[in-house]
Amino acid sequence: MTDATTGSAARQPIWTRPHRGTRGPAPTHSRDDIVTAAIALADAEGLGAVSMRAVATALGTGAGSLYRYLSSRDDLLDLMTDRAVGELRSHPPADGEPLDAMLGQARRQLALYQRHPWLLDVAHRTSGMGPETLAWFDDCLRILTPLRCPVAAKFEAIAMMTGVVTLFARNAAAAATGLPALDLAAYPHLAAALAQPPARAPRADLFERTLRSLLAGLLAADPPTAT
Amino acid sequence: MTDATTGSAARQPIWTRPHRGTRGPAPTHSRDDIVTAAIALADAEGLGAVSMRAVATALGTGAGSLYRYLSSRDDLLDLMTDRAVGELRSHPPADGEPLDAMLGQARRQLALYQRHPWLLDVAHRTSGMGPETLAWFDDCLRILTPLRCPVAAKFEAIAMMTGVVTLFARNAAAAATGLPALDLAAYPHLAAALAQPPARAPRADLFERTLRSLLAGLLAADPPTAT
DNA sequence: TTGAAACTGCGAACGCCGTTTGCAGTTTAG
DNA sequence: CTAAACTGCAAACGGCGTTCGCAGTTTCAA
Repeated sequence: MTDATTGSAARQPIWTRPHRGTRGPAPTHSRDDIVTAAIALADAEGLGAVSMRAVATALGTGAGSLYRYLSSRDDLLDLMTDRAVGELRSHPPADGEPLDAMLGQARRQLALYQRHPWLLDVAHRTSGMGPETLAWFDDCLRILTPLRCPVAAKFEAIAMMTGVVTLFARNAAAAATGLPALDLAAYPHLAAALAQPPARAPRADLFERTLRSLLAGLLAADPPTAT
Repeated sequence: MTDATTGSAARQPIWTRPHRGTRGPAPTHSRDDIVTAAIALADAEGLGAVSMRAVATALGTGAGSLYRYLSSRDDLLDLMTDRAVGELRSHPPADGEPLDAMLGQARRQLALYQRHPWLLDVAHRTSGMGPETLAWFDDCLRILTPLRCPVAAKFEAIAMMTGVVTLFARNAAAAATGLPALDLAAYPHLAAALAQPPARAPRADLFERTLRSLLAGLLAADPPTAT
């Protein structure tokens, strides 16, 4: 009942919960070990392969043993996410024109999603905003410091940028799904569109153009009461 | 083995598979019944409550019996999604300036997501593009017909619009999650931002402004090789 | 020094899930 | 009239996240 990891009171978030007490034998594993193994599994076989049993097996133990280190699978997912986001950290601080710097952030975010596609299956969770995620958010705010517009607008812009990046990442991941195989007769405009030659160039600058116009719109200088 | 719903060959998509054969007794239920019950459950208690057993119980039968009508839970999810998207159908055909009409589409999409929040948990699936979804897509293409820009751009614009709508829906759904409860000392810009007064107005026109700038950017008239 | 308390790993179990299977009964086709 | 194709149903299978109890180990306090 007074167990540090399974305490009875409304459980603290994983970020502030201590790893272990001082009494018993030294633990065989650690949170970091578990997270590393889980991420390796997710990178290799997708998030569906990250079951407690699979992670435990990869570590040479049993599923139940993991609960000495985590209190739930959701905790593990939060830790995995924050660890992955941590990969966005160690860059040269990205200065210059704020919009350009933000576009760099977006590009590195997109690359992260391509390196760890399982992030797309996990990102829509609202629970955990870990230290690395907060650091990334803070860095975005630092970039936007010279802009004189409401803080709320900056928050919105960052959130929207992140969202659009996930959209691009998802579209890239689901590129090769093919079309309906249904009878297209009932959809004249769709049929007409598909009858055209299949597109010249994939418009490689779509990512940049979209984000630039989006951010420019959201971060306009002083919009308080003007229609 | 020659069962119509569990046939051995690579299974057809649910949209083209017949409901039943001609031999046996009249079925007690129907696909539509099941989908209706499942949607009611999802509206009331979220997608997590839509288990085969729960849906079957709501219909007064056993879980296994549902497999006389569907071949998997994914099929059910596809059917639910398409049924919900069908609610976007019966409107007056939304004419006028293409961008305005598209914004109307987006607004109705957003309302749909608020009526059926479980769509957010199901939308990122790539499998099923049902007849209603295709009809909606076709309607968007019809709206965009007067625009002279590559079809690929129209596809991108529709996809991006849908994506941005889901972003807004998600943010609205996850509005009241509160902030970190972590030590903010390590995040100076975030702390400074949060120290400011909490925002005057929530910028109600954010949805419209964002989408309008996005669509205008993606649907520019003739961008093939100009930087 | 001693004994309680707090920890450790572990294996078995619980309840839920999606899905499969076998069976008895019903309707239709030939 | 028989055989095939369907029906509903209950039981079972394997996998999941999670809990629990047990035996062993380490630390702290008396």
